[in-house]
Amino acid sequence: MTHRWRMSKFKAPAAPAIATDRIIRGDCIAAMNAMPEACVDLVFADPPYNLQLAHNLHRPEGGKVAAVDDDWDKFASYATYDEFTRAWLTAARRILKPDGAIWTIGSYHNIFRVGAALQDAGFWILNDIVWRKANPMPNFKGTRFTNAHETLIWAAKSETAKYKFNYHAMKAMNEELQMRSDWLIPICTGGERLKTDGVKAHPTQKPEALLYRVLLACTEPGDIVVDPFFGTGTTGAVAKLLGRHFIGIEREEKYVKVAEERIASLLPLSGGDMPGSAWEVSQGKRGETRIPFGSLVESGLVRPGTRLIDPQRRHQAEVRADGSLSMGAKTGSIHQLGAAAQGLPSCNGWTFWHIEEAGKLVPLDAKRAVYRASVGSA
Amino acid sequence: MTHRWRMSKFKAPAAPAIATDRIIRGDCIAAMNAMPEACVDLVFADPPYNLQLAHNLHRPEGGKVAAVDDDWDKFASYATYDEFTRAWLTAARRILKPDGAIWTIGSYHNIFRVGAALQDAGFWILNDIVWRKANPMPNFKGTRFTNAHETLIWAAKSETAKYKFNYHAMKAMNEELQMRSDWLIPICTGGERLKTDGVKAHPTQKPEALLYRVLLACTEPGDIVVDPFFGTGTTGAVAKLLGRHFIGIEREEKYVKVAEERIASLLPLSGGDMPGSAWEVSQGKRGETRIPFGSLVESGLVRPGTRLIDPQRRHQAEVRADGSLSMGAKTGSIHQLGAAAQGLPSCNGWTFWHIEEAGKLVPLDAKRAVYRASVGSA
DNA sequence: GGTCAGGATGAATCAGGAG
DNA sequence: ACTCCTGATTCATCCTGAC
Repeated sequence: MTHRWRMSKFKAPAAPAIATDRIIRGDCIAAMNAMPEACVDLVFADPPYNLQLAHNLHRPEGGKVAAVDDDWDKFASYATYDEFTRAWLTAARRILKPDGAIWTIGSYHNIFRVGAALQDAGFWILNDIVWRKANPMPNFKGTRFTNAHETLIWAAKSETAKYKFNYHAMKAMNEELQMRSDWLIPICTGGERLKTDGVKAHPTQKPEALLYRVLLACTEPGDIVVDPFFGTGTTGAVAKLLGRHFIGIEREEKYVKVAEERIASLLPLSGGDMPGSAWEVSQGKRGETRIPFGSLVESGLVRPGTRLIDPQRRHQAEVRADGSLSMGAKTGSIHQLGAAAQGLPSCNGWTFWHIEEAGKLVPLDAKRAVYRASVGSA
Repeated sequence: MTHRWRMSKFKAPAAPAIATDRIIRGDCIAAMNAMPEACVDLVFADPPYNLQLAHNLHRPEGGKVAAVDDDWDKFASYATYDEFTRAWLTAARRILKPDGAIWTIGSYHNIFRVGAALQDAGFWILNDIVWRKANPMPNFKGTRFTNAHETLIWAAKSETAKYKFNYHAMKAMNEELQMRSDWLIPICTGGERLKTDGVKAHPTQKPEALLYRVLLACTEPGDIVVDPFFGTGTTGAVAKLLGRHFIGIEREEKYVKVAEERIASLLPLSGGDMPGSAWEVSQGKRGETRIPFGSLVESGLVRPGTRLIDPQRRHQAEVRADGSLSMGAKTGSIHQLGAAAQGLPSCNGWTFWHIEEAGKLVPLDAKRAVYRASVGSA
């Protein structure tokens, strides 16, 4: 599982095996089945919601609410919708790389069926995410709670997939607190909302902020993202902005046209596929080279025979010439003896053990940092 | 459809057709099948979540996380879980009156299967509700988003059911804004968390505030609520507090015992005293979040029936279950009645109204500060 | 008595790589 | 598919006990 960017090992994105950054007009199942197996990193899908609007809804003052009543959202029954869902999920799963993942979005009308079908298809759910709308449409009739959210599901291709998650980028985005599963994001309005002849171009255009967070969390620059229900192309627009590749599939010509114009007019973030560009996001310590404790002893930063103690001065151990420790009759690594001292199953010896210098306790981790600086990041 | 309280036309609850306010020990499917058809108003179900925990999880400092690994949450496969779900949903639907409704709660592990099964069984989904936890467990490994919510589904027995929804009570609880589908409520901890011999009595006890909002929104006094997975009896406790009847079904004797003692020790709505422990909570200075007065009532910080007075003791009003006030024949929000009492166009009810405690007058604002501290700024 | 530091804990599908 | 080793990883809240 990649939990961070590996900036030091940054490789120029390999040329994609398939043509990307384009929109395929047609049925998404056929289009995905025409692609090679295991060739894309992420699928983002905003399938028809199967809304069941039997009647027209009017606003309190009499205006008619513009409802989603397009042909593409007409299904005869739950069974028909389920069959359709299974078909596109199967096609999507086939084109995903083994460590690939999928995101879907929906409302209570369809999300339970999509979620169950995901599980049945072998996907492994990682999180369900609540998009809390900052400005939802009220419930005009006062008959239910204001429907103020939609649900996204994030799932790996399989239970054992080493999916990508840019943990530190998400944490940085949330002021150094873990990103939660509930996201407060405004709906798509104003200048972002695409219009043709003054009326909204698509009834369910998603905000770019939503896709931004999804793509930033689960892909890296150069990755290929497929959106089988492309609509006005929000996924493609954000992918281009973030230096990801996209393939959009859309059945209706008018939406293809809108999306093409939208994406063509966008400039990607400058910097290209280079380290130091605006695409760089926070990485964790795992991106750094692993340093064996023995290297510190070998280099003279820590002398054999040095006495190590814990912050509470309850335990002590001695450094041996080979980088192992001894604590009474016990010997072992800094981690093993740290765990043994505390009676815990595991322990990070780098932060547990300290050296007393001039009356102060210095953690081994500080010594490691000094060593790192001396050898560089290579 | 009942969209409001009809306090003036309040009819004395008819004697229930079946014995209520009791706990049945045994299998919930058999127990519900033994009841007459169409005899209850609401079902609240907190079924097993089908967690599939393969490994032990340790905290960063080494502590072990207490996981849900009870027998009652063991299912061999999705198919087995689905079969179980269909069976209890069918039994629950049979005992519901034609205009009855159901609430279920779950996490991403099971909620999609339960939601789809609800639709397949003929229930008509009205809302999905997100319980946003004010203090969720973090993701220790940094591999996913913090799982900070659970999902509830509210569904009518059928598409044509004239289900109950106390729209104005919900709106009053939210300070005259429509209640949204995302609810911020703390998890069940502290004095509310039931313990036996110092350890938690049940791994998944739900907070009373959650049930309070559900029962207040979708039932009226005298209604019968069935909870087929009763556990420690939160549904029964809140039902008793709010003057609703309950029937709890629970398989495990130890939980039946805990729930019986819990409910027996409760005083119903009229005679309530203030809980003392919540007062001592530190008051952080978090200014931004708007707190509806109804949240304080729901959380137990202010009990329905509490008498409010102004600092000069010239006016008094009574707190109603939905967070509105009554003053003689008048009802309204804390601000509306504060303004009416003084003959002013507006009034800050938070600073005007006070509660007498141990001879001292405590402003509602102080109560709000306590509540704020309990939910954080999220 | 009040304050503050430290410990405990909550429905969790919770690591990655070498051998 | 398995074991073993390394070492990365936490937020809000409540409760207890020290001072």
